[in-house]
Amino acid sequence: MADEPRNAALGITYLLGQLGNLAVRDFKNRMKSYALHPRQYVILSQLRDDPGISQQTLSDRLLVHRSAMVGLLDELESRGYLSRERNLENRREHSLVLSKDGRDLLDSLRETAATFEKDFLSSLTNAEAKKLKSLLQTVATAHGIETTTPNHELVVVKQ
Amino acid sequence: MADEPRNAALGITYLLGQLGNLAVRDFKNRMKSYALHPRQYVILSQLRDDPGISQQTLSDRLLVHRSAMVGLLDELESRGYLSRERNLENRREHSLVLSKDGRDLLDSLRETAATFEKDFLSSLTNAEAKKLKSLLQTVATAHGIETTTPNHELVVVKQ
DNA sequence: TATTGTTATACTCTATAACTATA
DNA sequence: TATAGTTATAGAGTATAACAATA
Repeated sequence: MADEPRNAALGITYLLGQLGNLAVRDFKNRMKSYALHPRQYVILSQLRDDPGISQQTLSDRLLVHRSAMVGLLDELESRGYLSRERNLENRREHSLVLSKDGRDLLDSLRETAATFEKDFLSSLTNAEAKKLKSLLQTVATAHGIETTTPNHELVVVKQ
Repeated sequence: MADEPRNAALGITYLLGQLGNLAVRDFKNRMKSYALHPRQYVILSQLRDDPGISQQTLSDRLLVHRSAMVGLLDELESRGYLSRERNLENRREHSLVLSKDGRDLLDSLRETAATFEKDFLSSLTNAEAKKLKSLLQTVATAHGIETTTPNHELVVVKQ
């Protein structure tokens, strides 16, 4: 056979690295009409699930340094998708909340993301895609990467 | 339940992106006694399987731009792990070949990589890890990422 | 003293353009 | 005219340090 592989193993590290880069780059491209970074989509998702969250907590959860978070939030705020409000219980913190426009944007982005994921994994059956996602989540959780938004202990948003 | 997830889906893109970054960063750290970049390990692997390969072909295969490849190879060459020889059949090309030291280094790195992968996936059973790798390879292949070294059509190395 | 948000800075990675030598 | 290797440069992305406000 002319194309029988000699080396079957460049390793999981290589696979994850290349696929991770590719997925993020392609998704960014798919989002280009929104002029947003994939990370900003993830930020909007977290704010929907955790209204009132602080920048530091958001940074910890998404593994983005708080200094890098500032610019990402600046842009989302200037475009009216979220607002920063002083947390009156701890005036060092900003409470981040989605605006109506932000929620609408997120709804639209979710469709884009769902379509992208379907396309990106089109070489797998639905069952395989589900299995892959489940395995990745197990590994991610073991490494402290949060893939779900936990119910947390009391964030008084407005009242 | 206090920590029941509200949002089960940050998406495959997020998972792959975060895990890819983490895996490469951690592996780089594991390799720190070698003072090499993970990409240089992959380069050595490719050269073992494809002696005489050109820089351009290597760049295409590993998705590293040829201008970025130069520095990676410079370092490996200056440390005696490989040599660049003019390809006499096409004098624009360099034929890359591992030295004895390079092969020894690669053997050692492969052990490091195997141990790292085992640790990185320690939250999975052996069967699950195998399944994960297989699924990732399917997706990678569908996206044109080469994870195996094909037998190719005639590279006369020396004769 | 320690923490949050911010700015400035540096360091790494990646992408582009231009040059040379070869074809 | 096009390609392989090289250099230089610019652009992201990430990490670190320092500062003001607050705890």
